[in-house]
This record gives sequence, structure tokens and C-alpha cells, in this order.
Amino acid sequence: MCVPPAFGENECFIFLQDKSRCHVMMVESASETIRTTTSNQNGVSNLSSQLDGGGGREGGSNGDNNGEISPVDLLHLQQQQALQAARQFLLQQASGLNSPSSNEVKQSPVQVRTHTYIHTYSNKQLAFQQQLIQMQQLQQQHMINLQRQGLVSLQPTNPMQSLQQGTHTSRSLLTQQTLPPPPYLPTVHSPDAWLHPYIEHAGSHPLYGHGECKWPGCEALCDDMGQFIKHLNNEHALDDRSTAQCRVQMQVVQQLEIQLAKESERLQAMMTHLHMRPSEPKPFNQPLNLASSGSLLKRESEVYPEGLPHPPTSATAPITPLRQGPSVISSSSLHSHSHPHGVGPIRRRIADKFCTPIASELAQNCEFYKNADVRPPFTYASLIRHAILEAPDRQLTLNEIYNWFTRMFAYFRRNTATWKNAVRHNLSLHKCFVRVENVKGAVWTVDEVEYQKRRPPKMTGSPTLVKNMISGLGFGSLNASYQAALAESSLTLLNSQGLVNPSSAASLNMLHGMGHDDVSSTVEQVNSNGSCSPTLSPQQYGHQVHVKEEPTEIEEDSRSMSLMATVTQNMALPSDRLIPPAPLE
DNA sequence: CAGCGTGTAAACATTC
DNA sequence: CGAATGTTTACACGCT
Repeated sequence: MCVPPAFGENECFIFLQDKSRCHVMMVESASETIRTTTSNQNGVSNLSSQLDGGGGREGGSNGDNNGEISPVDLLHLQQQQALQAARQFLLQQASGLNSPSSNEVKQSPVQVRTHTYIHTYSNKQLAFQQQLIQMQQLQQQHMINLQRQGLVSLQPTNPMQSLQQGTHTSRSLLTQQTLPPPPYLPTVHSPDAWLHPYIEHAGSHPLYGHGECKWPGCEALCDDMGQFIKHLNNEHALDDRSTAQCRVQMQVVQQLEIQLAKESERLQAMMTHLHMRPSEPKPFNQPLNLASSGSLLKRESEVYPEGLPHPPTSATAPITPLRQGPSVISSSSLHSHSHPHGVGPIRRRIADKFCTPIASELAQNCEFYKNADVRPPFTYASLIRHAILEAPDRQLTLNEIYNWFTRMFAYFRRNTATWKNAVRHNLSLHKCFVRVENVKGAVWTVDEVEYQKRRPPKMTGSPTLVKNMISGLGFGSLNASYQAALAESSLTLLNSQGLVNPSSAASLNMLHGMGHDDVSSTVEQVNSNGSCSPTLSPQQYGHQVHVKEEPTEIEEDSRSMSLMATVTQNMALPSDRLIPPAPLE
């Protein structure tokens, strides 16, 4: 199926096959770059360079390695531990499935210089394992580059790190790029001893908390650790999906790190300009938990307390007064710590999932979209609708819609002509947007009935949106299964820190062929609260109303039920029951 | 293949 | 008069 390109020395080609595409990964162990080539069914290949963390410009040498434990080494250690945990688990899967003599699993990518075609399951496991190793290396390289740029200064805070700090030296970490990785299976005392760092020492597992699996996008409810381990073995085995999710998590962390560095630099400049003295050390000098994007965001919200407008992330970004609508957007919702055990989080999650997935998605990732130049995975129409419904009067002028876009999304602070045109185009085209003239001028409102009538999009927004979203995260040339997993994870991973993740169901749905704006609209209809179901008719506004004709008006009464069923299914919870959780399949 | 939804671009008209 | 606003058309893309 796959015809290998020209091989070079010190390169390991990993061929991952799925049903329709052949994914080729070429690993240059020396330069630690990964180039992926995805061949589609027509044999057209795309070659892209990515995942070098933007630091490839300085080459691959790691000069300063004098044996001292530098902050970046500690950062490596943190990342190593997180990846090691996943790797240990995944490899446990592999070791359980492979024969005991599968020594090749333990080989480093440097050692594997043969051209490996993945045709058997064991070889596939090897490929995944090697991908994990590459991910580690890339992450290390990225952090080294960050440190070289003076953007990262970190101190150890991760308990995982302290657990194993004595087992690795900084040198071993740095040289791990060229040496075989340590044995993946520790000396075991019990069948589950591979989990010993978490079970025996900490009595917990980083992927398990508050009775819930914290694997990105999972949220499976597990009564106890045993059940969780069983779930982990069953649902998060070593496969392309898990590997891709791991990769996504890395990208998320990287993006947040970069963004944090930028914002911190901006803050410093602002404070310098305003002759302010920071009351506390610079944010990025504070202990940083790399696995916690939420902590980063929280820190930002602490720097800019409530009531004070956040500084614009772009010099061109208009500063508009914050206007909190019914859908309160708050970074506080990013944090799970405020939710106690028991029913509370579950109720909240269900409530959120059945409220406004767009709203909750934005609420969950509000700070991310505000600061990261990532295109929101929503259609213009759904965004416009959300902006309007968020307004106190459920109406906005065009300029206010513009401001909402620029305020909420860093992505819309550039190419203003393009997206503003698109906004106007959508306002005019869609019947659900009604222009209402009043004494002050014209405002735009949402005819919710018409919005519900819209034909459900087959995918989230458009394929372009999904494509942009994926490419924005740097996965432009992954194969289909990878992209599916990546896209599926990309949003939920943004708040994977949280115990509750109300957006994941919508995210999963939308990437499985259902527009989540439709999820939104549907669940808003069924919500009895009313706060999430603003269905003001434009006629309520009295004045001139221009009626538009939209080409498609298909009423799909069954849509609500089917969507609800899907949401319920993905939640593994019955819609009319809060607890207990349904058994996971 | 057609139909559809969506994004993008552009021309044009109207209003401010 | 120019900018902002609003309408319409055309086209590309990916999906069903």
C-alpha cells in the first residue's frame, strides 16, 4: 500500500495505516524534527514541516548541559513525567498484547534504523511508542528554545516531579534524546504496579480525579480507582487515537506557553509604561504547572482582576467596555477546584451540556480564544447569533457585533475586511438575522424560530473551519484518523484541566457529523430555565422589519430528539437523570 | 454527480 | 465626499 520515499541514514520511517490513507512519519533522530507526509487515496502527497515548536531555526544542539538542574530541565522533567505516565500505560497495553519477547518495543528511535513497515499489531504498537518518544523530544526541544528566548523560567511544582525527582538527573533528561529511553515497565510488584507512582505513593492518578476520568474528552465516571484503571485499559489503549490526543495535548500546552510568554511580556511593558510596580513576581516566574492550562488562565485573570478591563492583546484591538450578557463568560468556569465532590459537578456538567454548548464552549475557552490566534470552530452565523443573544437587549448594531468579535477572539483582530464582510454577508443572507430600525439607527436581532429552521449543517460550520482549527494547532498533514482524533480533542483539551467539561459532548458531536451550533439550538429549546432560550421574535421590537427569504426552510422536528439522544449517549448519562452514572461501554 | 452549507471576495446601492 | 452599512452575486470547498 505504501511506497516509501527515499530513505536516508539515521531516519526512521513509520508507516501507519488506516482504512483510507497511508500516514508516513519520517523521524530524523538527530535534528529531532518530524515531517509527516500524508498520502490520500489519489496518491497526492502533502509535505509539511511542523511540530518543531517554532524553534528549529536554532538547530538541534543542546549546548548548555553542565549537570546542573536548570528550570528548563525541571520543566522537561515535568513533561517527562506526564508523558511517561501515558507512555507507561500505553506500553503496558502493548506488553500485554504482545509476546513477552517483544524487545523491539523498548528500542529507541535511534536504535531503530531499519525501515519499519507496520503491518502487524505489535509493529503498530512500536510505531505508536516511537511517536510518543518523538513527542517527548519535540516538547523538550520546544522548551529549550523557549528558554533560549528567555520566555520560560520555571520552578518545580508538579507533585509527579517530586515523586521521581531522584530518579532522573537533568543530564539524563537532556541526553535522552540520543540515548535509549529508560525501560518502560518498572520493576513490578503487582499486575498494576506500573501505576505505582500514583497509586502507591500518591493514592491517586493524574488522569483520575473526583470520580472521573480526566483523559481529554473522556469524562467517564468511575467509582473507584479500580474501575478507573479498568476503564483506562479499555478505553484509552495504545492506539492512534490515544497517541493523537497526546499530541494534541502537547500542542495545547505549547500554544498556551507561547501565549503566556507573550502576554507576560506585554504586561511587563504595560506596567513599565504606566510606571507600575508589579505587586508580585512576574506571572511566568511563578510556579507553573505545565499540565494545567487552567492555571495559566487563572493566573491571567488574577493579574487582571474583575472590574478592570483586560489589556487588548493587539494594538489594533478596539477597547470596548465589557458587556456581560446572560451567558456569563468567566474564566472561573475553567477551574474544577471550586466544584465539590458528588452531585454538584455532575449537575453542573449536565446543566451546561444542556444549556448552550456554544456559550459553554466560549465560557470554557474564553481566555484562550481571546488571546490565542486560533479560529473559533463556529460558523459566522452561530457566532453572530451568540453575540446578539448575549447582549442585554438581544440586539446589536453591526459595529457592536464587530466589537464582540474582536473582543472575544484574537483571531478576528486581523483581516478585518474579510471577516467583517463575512459578518455582513451572513447578516443579510440568513433569514434568522433580522434588521430592526429604531430611532437610533438599525440594530440586528435574532429570529430564533428561523434559526431553528435552518438546515442542520453536516459538520461544524464548514470543513474550512475544522481544517483551519486543526491547522491552527499544527496538524495540517496528519492522516484522517489522526485528524479526527485531534479535532475531537482539540477543544476539550483546552480545558482538560477541569473536572467538569461541559463542552466535550458538543465537541464530540460536532466532529462526528453534527453541527454544535445545532446542538446549541436544540438544547436551548429544551432547556426549561429560559435563560438559555431567548426566542424573542423580531416583531417584539416593533419597528421596521425586513423579511428575508432563505433558500432552505426545512423543519426537522425529529432533529431535537435525535440530537438529544446523541448528546445523552455521549454523556453516558440518561438525560432525565443526574446520578448515578450509567455504566460505561 | 448534484445539492447543500459555508467562507471568501467583490460589486453595487444606500445611509450616515 | 468618503466611510459605514447592507444586499447580492459568484465561486470554491468539502460533505452527503
